[in-house]
Amino acid sequence: MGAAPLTTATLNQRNRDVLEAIINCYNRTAKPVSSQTIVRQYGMRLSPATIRHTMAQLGEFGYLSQPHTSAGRIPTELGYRVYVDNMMTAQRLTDKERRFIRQRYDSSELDFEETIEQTSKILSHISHYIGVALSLQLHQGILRRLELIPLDTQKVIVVLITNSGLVKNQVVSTQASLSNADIYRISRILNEKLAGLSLGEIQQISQNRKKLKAIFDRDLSDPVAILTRNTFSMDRGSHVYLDGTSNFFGQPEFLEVEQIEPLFRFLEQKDRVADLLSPKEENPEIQVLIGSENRCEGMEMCSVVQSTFRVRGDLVGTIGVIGPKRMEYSRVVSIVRFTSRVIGKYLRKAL
Amino acid sequence: MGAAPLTTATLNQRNRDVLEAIINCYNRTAKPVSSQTIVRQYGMRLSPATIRHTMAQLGEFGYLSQPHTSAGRIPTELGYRVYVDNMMTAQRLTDKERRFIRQRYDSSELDFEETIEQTSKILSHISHYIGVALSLQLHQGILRRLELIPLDTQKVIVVLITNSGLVKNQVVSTQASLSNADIYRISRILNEKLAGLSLGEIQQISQNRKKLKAIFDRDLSDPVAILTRNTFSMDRGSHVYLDGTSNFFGQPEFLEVEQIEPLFRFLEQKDRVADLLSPKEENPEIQVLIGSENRCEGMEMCSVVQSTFRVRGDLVGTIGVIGPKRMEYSRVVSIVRFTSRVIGKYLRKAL
DNA sequence: ATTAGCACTCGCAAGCTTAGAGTGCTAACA
DNA sequence: TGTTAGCACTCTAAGCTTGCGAGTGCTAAT
Repeated sequence: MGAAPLTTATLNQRNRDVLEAIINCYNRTAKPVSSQTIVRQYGMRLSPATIRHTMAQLGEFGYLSQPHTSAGRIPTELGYRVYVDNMMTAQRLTDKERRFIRQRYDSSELDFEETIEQTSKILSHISHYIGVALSLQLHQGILRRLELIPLDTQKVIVVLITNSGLVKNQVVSTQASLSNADIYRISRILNEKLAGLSLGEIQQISQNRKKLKAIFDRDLSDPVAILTRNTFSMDRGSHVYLDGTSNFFGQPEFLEVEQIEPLFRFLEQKDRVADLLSPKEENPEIQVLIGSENRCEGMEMCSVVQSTFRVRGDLVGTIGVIGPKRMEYSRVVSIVRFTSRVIGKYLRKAL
Repeated sequence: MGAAPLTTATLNQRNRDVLEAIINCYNRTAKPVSSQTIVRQYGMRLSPATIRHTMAQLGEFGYLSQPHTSAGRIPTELGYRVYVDNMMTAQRLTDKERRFIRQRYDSSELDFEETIEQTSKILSHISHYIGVALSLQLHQGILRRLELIPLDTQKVIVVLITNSGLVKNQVVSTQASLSNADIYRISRILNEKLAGLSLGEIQQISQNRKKLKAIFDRDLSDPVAILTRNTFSMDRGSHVYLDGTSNFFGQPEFLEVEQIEPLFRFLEQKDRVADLLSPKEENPEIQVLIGSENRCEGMEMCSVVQSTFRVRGDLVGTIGVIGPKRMEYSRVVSIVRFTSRVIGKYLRKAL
């Protein structure tokens, strides 16, 4: 036989029906599914023996596995993959759900970060899994304008405003004393020279003394260097929000501490979670990663459904849902897709 | 006998020794402590039978309990209380630990919120329990200055600077179109009238139309009303940071999901955690709450050691450590006390 | 006041048994 | 050729018994 074929072309209708039935059933019960159960629950007009035959085939393909020789079947990651890619039917959210989501955004005036945070809460509430949201590093943004507010003789507050409407402030020590006139002048020049560039580009410039001197007057290049370096050197501005982690306590496959511990250890490392959610090169708008497909220690038993979102074309973040591998993919995909559209619109309006 | 006397006056030296020994031992093993263990481990020149007698006394006082009739003893909450209040000896941090803490603050330029967040990480790392930190609501702060940055004709960024050096920005829709001159004028008047007041006071004023009209010129009172209401009405600015939650997975008393679940459910409700940490009236600088003394569902099996911290006299936050009831109180108290002093100094320097 | 001695309690792990759920295979059948 | 009844086999999970060891409380002797 050699390697089992991995396309669904080789699956006949019955194969597909049975696989789907097993996935459905396993999703609800988290227990191995027997041939009898399928016959009973899905009213197939076949005997358990026939189903067993089909199940054996699906097992050979690698779509099903058995916890032990005389047990029912559970879907493998490959099985889920096939289901998600080829068999899953999009599920429209109910009006009630749509209203719920919109209402949660409307109910209070939220700034950029708060909106992202709120999104993680919305996602966890509606999916009953873990809601995650990532606001992307400033690097990605384009500087629209920058304001300097003198705090005292040695300190300045820098307020950055990006094209997508994100506002961020930062207190910087200038080392040298600057008069208000100096600050006004610096501010004017900085805006002139830097507006329209991405924050990443600005960071590069600010670390290059030569370029700085070329762009700015001699006498200002020192304070400007300090100022920009401190403002743009940060790799901050990228935040991860999580909500609904305790939803996992109800899940039968996480009843033992040994199972839930690695997940929680992973989730506590915010930088790793950010990594997981960071948009990849291929960059499909919506992405489903199943079990070990997320190359993250602790996520082996989980799947992620994630989607990037944009404001005025700029990629500004990722939202997603983390659930057990046996999550309701079709429902969750719909939730994430819908929410990512709403948050985009909402941010555009709010900023 | 009636009600057992609750002061340590009634405890003789041996009582105290045995109680301390049991607490020490239980803290390490999380298992009921037997009379034999005490004799062996603490080299008392007494027989187990004698210790049993003492243990029975301590049991009558309510300081010890038994999981079942023929088991060793474990400390009750009351037992811990007596220990913490009267018997615990302050433990100086090692130089290495002190250096570790300072270094964590120095290693990167942190703004206000980031410093608070970093503190929760420091606390969890050094205590091996959960580190928590709360930055207090803006309400408590005194407005030093306020800047308005026009974003477009309908929107303004408000930048607040408090006496303690906290900077916060907020985008506000003004509803009416305002010229730059208008904005400049509003900004001057706002600073004149509001600087020096607490943000709480300003919030009250901004919700009272009469007061507003009395303070501001007729023609400006409308936009000012909208502006201030939107800026100060928020009960935001109060953030909770947690780190080290997965440290609890190692703890033997939390091996079962049933035990760890309520705690995690509690920790996920950030507003409740904020409540737990909010400074109380009595307001001792450092506070130890044991088990059910924190009136929080989910915290029954845990204790909190917390301390407020100040910048230039203003109360700006609380830090603390959440651990199992059998935590090393003396060590943790030292850690929290030291850290709260360091963070205060550090923030003063940094802002 | 201290302690040895002893009977008693209880938790816990090991081993055994049984019930039942589910499979794979085979032979018969449409 | 696809379907199915029948059956032997496998493995789990729950319940039961058993024995061991740890620990106590009490009593009587020191």
